[in-house]
Amino acid sequence: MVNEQNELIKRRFEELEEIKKLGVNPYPHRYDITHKASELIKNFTDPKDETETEARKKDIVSIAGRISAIRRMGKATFCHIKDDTERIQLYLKKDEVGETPYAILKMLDIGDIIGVKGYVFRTKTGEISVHCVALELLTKSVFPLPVVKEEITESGEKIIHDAFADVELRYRQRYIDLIVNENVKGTFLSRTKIIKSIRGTLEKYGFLEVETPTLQSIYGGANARPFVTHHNALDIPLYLRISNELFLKRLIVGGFSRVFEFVKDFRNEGIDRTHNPEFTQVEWYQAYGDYYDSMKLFEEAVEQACIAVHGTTKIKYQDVELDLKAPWKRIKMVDAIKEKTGLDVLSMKKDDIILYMKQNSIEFDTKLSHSKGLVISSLFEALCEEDLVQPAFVIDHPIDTTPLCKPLREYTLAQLGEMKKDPEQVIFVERFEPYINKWEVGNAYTELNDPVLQRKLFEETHPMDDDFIRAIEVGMPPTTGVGMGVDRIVMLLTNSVNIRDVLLFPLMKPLDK
RNA sequence: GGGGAUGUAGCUCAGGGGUAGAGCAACUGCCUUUUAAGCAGUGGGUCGGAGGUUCGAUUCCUCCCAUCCUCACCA
Repeated sequence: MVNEQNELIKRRFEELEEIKKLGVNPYPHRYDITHKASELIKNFTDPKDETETEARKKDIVSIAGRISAIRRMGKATFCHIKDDTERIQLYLKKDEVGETPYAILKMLDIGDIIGVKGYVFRTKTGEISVHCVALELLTKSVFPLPVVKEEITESGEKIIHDAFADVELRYRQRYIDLIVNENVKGTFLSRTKIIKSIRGTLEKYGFLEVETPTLQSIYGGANARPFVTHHNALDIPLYLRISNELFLKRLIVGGFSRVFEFVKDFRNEGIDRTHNPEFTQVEWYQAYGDYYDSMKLFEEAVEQACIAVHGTTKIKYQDVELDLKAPWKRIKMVDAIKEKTGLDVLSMKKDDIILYMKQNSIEFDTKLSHSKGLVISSLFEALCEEDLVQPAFVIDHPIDTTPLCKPLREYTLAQLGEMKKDPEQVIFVERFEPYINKWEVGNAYTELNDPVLQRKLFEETHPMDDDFIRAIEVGMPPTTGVGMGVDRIVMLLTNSVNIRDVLLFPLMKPLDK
């Protein structure tokens, strides 16, 4: 790490003092800008003749940005500045900007923020630039940035030299990463576009954006370990939400028919390429709809988000070509298993499925062996996920996989009663999981609204939430709900390999000494 | 948590049991259309941290820390 002893930093603090001695405030309050760099470059046309060239000199523009490169040539200086659009070259001559500004210019460094006034012209070597007549220091930078050089070849190709590439430093000092690595900003612009597009799709269908608690005294709605915190005044433990599902359903009970919320969820589990302890989901709930409605909306939301970023539904993720065009394939979990293995797990005994897995050395958690449904879903995960590259909805999971989903509509009440008694029978529920590039990118149900069954399933596998049960007892209309993993969608649409590349500030271990 | 890799100047990297190297950046000088500007010169390091082996460790060994990859856990 850099400390204040660092020679480069010490030098910059000295320069700061010299600038002050010249009577210049290195941190002024504001600056008037007339243009962005991209506008100046886009709007420039070459003058026809000498008279026009002269006339152009009266069109004074004003622009500000951070110095990204500087080339001093004695009494003239070229530098590049970057604003939030692009980089543009500045040409500064001592006899035009004045003595004091030029003295300051001599002390400027890469990273300093300046404002200039001048006219746009094209240099001998062809680069559109600003010929400056005034220079003002807007912010002195005292912490040196990595020096990244851009070379533009004759073919117009851009080569980056000495890129700031240390992954750890990039995440820990994201502000530097954003300044210096151009594509990083692009990823986060895309992220914003994607979220905006998804929001637009939901609003188009009349969904209302709402906010529910992050701090919850009972956590639920997903199967995950929570972060625990403490409220001092009330002296009670509180949990950071692992999901907002149970609150959004309360709102459906309350009479909102379509709601959605983008939320940070917090799950106290391992960190890897696709998992960060806090991550973003969008969940939406639609009264009077079922999971077929949700599938349609899900595929449309992703398709539209893709178009918003790429203008097409065809993308390339790493080496894989993906087409996100709706409609996506739908496949029942048991059919996926049959396609892959030829096994009809419904007619097989539970122990025979387990035997099959052992014989084929398929990893299996024996803690799950009490439930035929969990055995089937383990088999699916072990064998079938790897084939789910193009977008697909896997539908109809065993009931043991979730306590919040309604059994298939084809079962009669009498049948359900019988099936529950027989451990070789598996009840399936109206659930779907969308897969893209082998990743689960969401989870959705025809929501369970039978309060008796809901209470029973909570007793078996979920922290009891009496208030939620009461809401279901008050009566929730037939409803479908969806959770979409926003970070993974962003990863796919920005060709990012690690979830940290799509989070501005991913969790890093602190570097305390 | 297991396995593998990495950690050397502000940045990108090379090196290797005997007082540390390059390019860029910095500093001094020259240079008023340069562009990875150029030319000449100068400075800059607890070689991730702590122990150990050794006459001597940045190099070899052990442990620790951080990051990446991978497996496991986990939606």
